[in-house]
Amino acid sequence: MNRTASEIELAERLIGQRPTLEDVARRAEVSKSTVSRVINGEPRVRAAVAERIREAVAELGYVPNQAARSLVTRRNDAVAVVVTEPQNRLFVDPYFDCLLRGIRHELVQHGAQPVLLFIEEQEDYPRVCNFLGGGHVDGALLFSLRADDPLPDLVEQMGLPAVFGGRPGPGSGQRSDVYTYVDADNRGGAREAVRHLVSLGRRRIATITGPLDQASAMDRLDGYRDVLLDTPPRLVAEADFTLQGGADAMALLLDQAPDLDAVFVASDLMASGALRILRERGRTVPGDVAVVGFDDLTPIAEATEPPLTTVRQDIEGMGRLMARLLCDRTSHQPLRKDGAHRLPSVVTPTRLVIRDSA
Amino acid sequence: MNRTASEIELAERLIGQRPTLEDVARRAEVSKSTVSRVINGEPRVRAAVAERIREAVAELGYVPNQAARSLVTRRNDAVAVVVTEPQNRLFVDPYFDCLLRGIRHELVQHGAQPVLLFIEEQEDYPRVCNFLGGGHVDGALLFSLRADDPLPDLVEQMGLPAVFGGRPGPGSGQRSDVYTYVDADNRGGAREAVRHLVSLGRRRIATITGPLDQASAMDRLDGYRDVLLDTPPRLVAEADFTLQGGADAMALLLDQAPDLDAVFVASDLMASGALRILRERGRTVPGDVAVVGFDDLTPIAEATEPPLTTVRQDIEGMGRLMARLLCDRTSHQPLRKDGAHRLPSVVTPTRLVIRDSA
DNA sequence: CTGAAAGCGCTAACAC
DNA sequence: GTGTTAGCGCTTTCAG
Repeated sequence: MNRTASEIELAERLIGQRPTLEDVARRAEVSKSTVSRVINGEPRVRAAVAERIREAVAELGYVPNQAARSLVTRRNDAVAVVVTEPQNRLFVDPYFDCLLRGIRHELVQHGAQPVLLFIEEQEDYPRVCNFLGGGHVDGALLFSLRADDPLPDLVEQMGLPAVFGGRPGPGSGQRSDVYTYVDADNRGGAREAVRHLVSLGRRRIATITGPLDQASAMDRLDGYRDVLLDTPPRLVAEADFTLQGGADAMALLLDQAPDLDAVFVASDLMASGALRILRERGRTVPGDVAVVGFDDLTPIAEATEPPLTTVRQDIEGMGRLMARLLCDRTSHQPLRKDGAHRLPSVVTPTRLVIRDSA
Repeated sequence: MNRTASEIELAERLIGQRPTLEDVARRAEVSKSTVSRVINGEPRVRAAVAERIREAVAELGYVPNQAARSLVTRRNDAVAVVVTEPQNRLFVDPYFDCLLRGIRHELVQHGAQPVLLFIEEQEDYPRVCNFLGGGHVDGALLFSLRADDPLPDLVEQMGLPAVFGGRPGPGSGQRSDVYTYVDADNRGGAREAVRHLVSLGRRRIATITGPLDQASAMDRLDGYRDVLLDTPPRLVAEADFTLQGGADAMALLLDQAPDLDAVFVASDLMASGALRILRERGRTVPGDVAVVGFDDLTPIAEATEPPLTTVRQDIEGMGRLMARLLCDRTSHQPLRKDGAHRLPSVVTPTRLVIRDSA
C-alpha cells in the first residue's frame, strides 16, 4: 500500500526528521539507486522517471546527506581555507581579500565549496585538525604559517592534500621540498626594489620587514641584504605587516638613523603607515626619502600620497594557482601517504611598478 | 595472529588509507566499541586499556571520521557562519571583525568549530545550501541579508537551526517572527542620534543611509524620520555601508543641500568617508556641520578627525548572543520542523556616545 | 567493564 | 534502464 503525500509529510513532521533517499524513492515509486542516479546526474534514466523523482525531491525538500555520501565516495566537494592569523589582521588587510578572490573563483569552477577556518590561538589546533581530518573537506589551502607552525606536519601526517600559500617553515628553506606551495619570488622582488633605490643614488637605504618568523618576510629581508651587504642593524626594523606596525617602525628608523634617504617596506599596507609618519615628521617623499613597497595592492598603492612605487606580485593569480594545484591533486586518485602524488611547488615572478614614491 | 606495528603501518602505506577505528582496535587488541568509548571520553573503561588504546591512536595518527560519526549521532560540532556580501566589503569593514570575534569566542566555548562561508553571487546559493543541508554543520549563523534573500526560507525549510544577524526580510518587519534573530535597536538608536542633533540646535539635518533593501538600513532611516517628519528627499542619500560610498553620498548631499548643518550617517565607516569630503569642501566639523555615526567601532570612531559622536551597539556582544542562542537551540533535542524549538529573538539596546563631531 | 551486532544514508557493483 | 546487495566508519543498544 502506498501512503499518500500528505500522510508521508505528516509522518515526517511528527518524527521531525529530514527526508532521506529512501523517502524520495518511496514517493516516486522507484528504488533508491534510481533516485541516486538522478541526483548525481547520471544519464541513463528514463526521462519520465527522472522527472517524477525530481518532483518528489522538490516536494519533500530533500537535500542529500553529504556525510553518508562522502562515507562511500571519499569526496565531499569542499575544501578548507585555513588562515593562521589574528582575525583583526585578516579583516583589515586587502591582501587576503585578493587572495581569497582568486581561490574562490577557481574553487567554485571546480565545483568545490570553499570553507574558511581561522586559527588564532594555540587551543584552536586540535579542533581545527579534527575538522580537517574528519573528512569534511577534500583538501586544504593553508596560509600565514609561522616558522614553528605545527600545521604543515599535522596536515601532511593526516594525509590530507594541501597546498601552502607561501613557503612553509623557516626562512632558510629547509623542509620546503616536502610540501606543495605557491610563493612569490620574494627575494628577487626585494632585490629589484633595493637595486632601484640604489640606482636612484640613495645611500642610506633602510628596510621595514614583516614578522621574521615568516618565510616571506625573511626572504624579502634576504633580498635586501643581497644588494646591501653589511647593513647596520639600525637600518632594519621588524614590523608585523599592519599599517600601524609600519608607522611605528618608520618612527623608530627615523630616530635610529635620521640621515636615511630611502626605505624598502615589505608590504604596501606597512608602507602607507610609513608614509604617514614621514609626512608627520616633515620629510618629503621621494625628495628626502624614497619609499618602495611590496604587493602592489592597487587600492592602497594608488591611493597613497604620493602613489607608491612597489613590487607587484599577482596575489589573485597565486590564489587561483593554489586552488588549481589542490584540485589537480585531489581529483586524480585516492591519495597516498607516501606522497607519490605530490605536485611541484611554484614560485611566481614579481615586477617593480614605478609610481611616484621612488 | 597479530600483525606487528610495522606490518600494519606498511599495509597502510600501501593501501594509502587513513586508519579506522577498527585498525586502532586491532592494534590495541580490544573491540571497536571500547575504542569508541575511549575516544569519546566515556569513563567506564579500565585505565590500562584506555592507555593502550590512546597509544595506538597516537601511533597510527588516527583521527575519527566525522562523516561516519555524524551519520549516527546527527551532530558534528561545527556551525556555519554565512555572510552574504561581496567579499571586498567584508574584508575592509571592522564591523565583521568585531562580530566574528564574538561569535568565535562563544562557539569554541561550546566546543563548536566555526566555518565561514561566503555568498557573493546568485550561483553560490545552491552550492552553499547543499553544504548547509549536507549535514556538515549543526546550525548556521546568517548575516547581511537583503530583503529578497532566499536564504532564510531555504535554511528554515531544510530544518537547519539558524540564528540571523539582523532582522531578516524587508524593513517593514513582516515575517520577522518566523525567524530567530539578534538585532540592535536600530530605529531607537537613530532617533536618539537625530534628537541629539536637534537639541544642538541644528535645523537642516541630512542623513546617509545604508542599502535600503537591508532591514538595519531601513530601520535607521525610519528612526531618522520618526524625529524629522516630512524630510525633503534631497536631505537623504542612500549609500552602501562602505567608506567610499559614504564619501560619495556626502558630496551628493552637499550639492543638493549646501545649507545643511548636520548629518546622521548610518555607519561609522561611511561617516569617516563623509568627514573626508566635508574637510575637502572646507566645512568644519562640528562647527559648520555636526556629524553623528552609527556602530561605535572604536578603531574608526576614535581615529577620525574630529573623533566621532556615534550610536554605540555592542557588536561583539551580539555575535556572542547569536552563537549562544544557536547552541541552545541545537543542543536541546532533535530539531522539529514545526518550529517548536524556536527561540525568541532579541533586540539589544543602543547608546549615544558623545565625542567631538556633534 | 567489554564485545557483538545492528544500523545511520548513501553509492557502486552486479544482476535482471 | 532499474532493482538488489553490500558495505563506507562510526555509535549504540544489548548481552555477557
